[in-house]
Amino acid sequence: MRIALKQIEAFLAVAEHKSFSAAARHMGVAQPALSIMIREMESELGVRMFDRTTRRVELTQAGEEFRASSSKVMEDLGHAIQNTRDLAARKRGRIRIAASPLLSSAIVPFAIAAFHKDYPGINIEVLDAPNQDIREEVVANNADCGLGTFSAHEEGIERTVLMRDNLGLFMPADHPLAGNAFVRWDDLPQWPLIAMSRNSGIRRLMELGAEQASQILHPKFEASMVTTALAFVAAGLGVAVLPTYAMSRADQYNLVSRPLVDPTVSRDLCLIRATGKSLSPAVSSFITVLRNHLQGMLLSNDHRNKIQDL
Amino acid sequence: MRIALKQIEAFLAVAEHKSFSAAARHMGVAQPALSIMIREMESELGVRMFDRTTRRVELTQAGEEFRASSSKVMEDLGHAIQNTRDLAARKRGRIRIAASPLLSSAIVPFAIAAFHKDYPGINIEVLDAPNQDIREEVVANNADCGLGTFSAHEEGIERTVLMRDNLGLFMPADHPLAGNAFVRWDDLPQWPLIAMSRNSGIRRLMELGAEQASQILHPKFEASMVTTALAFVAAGLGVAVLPTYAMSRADQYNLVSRPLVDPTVSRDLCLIRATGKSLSPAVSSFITVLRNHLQGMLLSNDHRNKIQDL
DNA sequence: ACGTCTTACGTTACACGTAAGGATG
DNA sequence: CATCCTTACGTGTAACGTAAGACGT
Repeated sequence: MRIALKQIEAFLAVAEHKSFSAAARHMGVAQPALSIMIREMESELGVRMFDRTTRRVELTQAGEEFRASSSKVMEDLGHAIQNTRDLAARKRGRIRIAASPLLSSAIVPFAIAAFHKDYPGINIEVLDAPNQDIREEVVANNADCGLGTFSAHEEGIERTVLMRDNLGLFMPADHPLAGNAFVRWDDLPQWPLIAMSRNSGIRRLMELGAEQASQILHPKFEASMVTTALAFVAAGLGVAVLPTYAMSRADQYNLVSRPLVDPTVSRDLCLIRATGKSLSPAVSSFITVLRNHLQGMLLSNDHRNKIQDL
Repeated sequence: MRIALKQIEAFLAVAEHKSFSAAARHMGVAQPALSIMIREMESELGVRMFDRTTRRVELTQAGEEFRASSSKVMEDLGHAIQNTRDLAARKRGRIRIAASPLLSSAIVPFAIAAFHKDYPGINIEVLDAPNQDIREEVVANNADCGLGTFSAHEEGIERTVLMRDNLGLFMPADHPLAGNAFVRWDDLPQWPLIAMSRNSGIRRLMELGAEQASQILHPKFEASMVTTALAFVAAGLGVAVLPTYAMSRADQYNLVSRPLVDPTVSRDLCLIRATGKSLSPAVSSFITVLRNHLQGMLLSNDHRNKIQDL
């Protein structure tokens, strides 16, 4: 294919203007340049495209045929390019996010709402999966990125820390401990405890904190999903140790959370993507929005805590 | 559109081979050249097309989309180019010839038959029109070219002489004059004459010849079409003065023709085309075939005459 | 004689190849 | 360590603009 797009554009411009000079002006090149482009194209195709005298420029049969097909081709190509540029400009696109059920319900929907306001053309799919499945969903390319807690060097993924989140104690608003700005691990044994099930990362963190505070905890109930645990707390069955971002689900139950200190146990909320895979424009914008959203959430939590401190 | 076809080809090659090196070999360029083409294309479109490590090259979402549409575009363009090349190579095309009824029946069909053997893909349409309409059919672009007798500078057309043809006398094979190799205008008055109608070019030529021989002719019958005149001759109603190429229609009636001399009256069989309009490849090939065919016809006529001279 | 396409020529820019650098598995 | 992509650099080509020529109206 020894024909360049410029030549085809030149050809179409001449065909449209029925004049080399006018087409040259239209294309912003000198008129002899156009003559040459057309000539080379004709010699390449072996047919004269225009019957030209100094007074008239008209398409030949071959030119007419080529104009019909090539103008359609140029149009299609224009669309293809525009579509791709739209992807780049976030006017269009698709994001598939894998996240744990808690994140999917507590954080992602609000981030999506904020994102959708800025980028209404972008389609978002949330794949809510058990925490341990998120990595493999991302590696298997069932999701463009994953949200959760991941250690620094897991296989096949690259990790970016979005936010550091601490464990807190969740309890009914009228619970005695709710009067304090902080809760110490030492306070826990006095109260019936609702824990996550043993294979959960939250459970492991909780036990880590308890161990560091030299406490041995005896959960009275276990739940495998955070919402279940929250419902138990709401029912007055006990208190629960959970990541503070679960607060956004706890509001509706009239629960409060207080930071657990001595020690403060934190986990990193991370974004992961498949190794070597670049973020699509849409995804990278989404992450920015998500970061802002998380930051705002932390601030408002702090704010709320501060007010209650007074 | 600042993207070149080469870039799209490069892109498709990389997408296909999943390797810059392999694609570069395939395209016959050095591998860094490809890197640059892809890079510029990506910066032009604003999106990364490939996720590439040194070990893997894979399409991004945007790349996948662009591949789908651009490969289709390239295919279409390839077809458009091939179609145009086919026109140039006479594998395809269309010829519209305007010719008088006599030419359309006496000469064109045989020329077409010969042409069709060499260029089976070309579609030919014959527009048989009265001699005086042929010019305007060509000017109005209802025909690509016209065959007939035209004076040197008629409006809107360019003329090329294909063959010089003489008037001859047509008579039954057993006619007394058939014994001679030539017939003189002086011989005519002795025989009942079948003439073309007064508005015909042949009639005017006939009267020109008669005048030059100081004869006044009194046609016994008049016909407006040559085939009619030939039928009259065949019926023994007289002799007719006609262009010698009418012989190809006269054979079937068992007629003969003899050149009319003293003077020899000739007319040019011409090809015309609209001024400034180039001949399409197919038409120019057809004219070559037609020329050869006419030459062959003249030779065989001469040959026949010579044999009869012996 | 004017406007328009073509040819000729010189300059500039850019495309490409070679060679070195860096990353990945 | 081998392979593959990227960066850097120099050279040659070819694309373009200017100016002169040819052509038709």
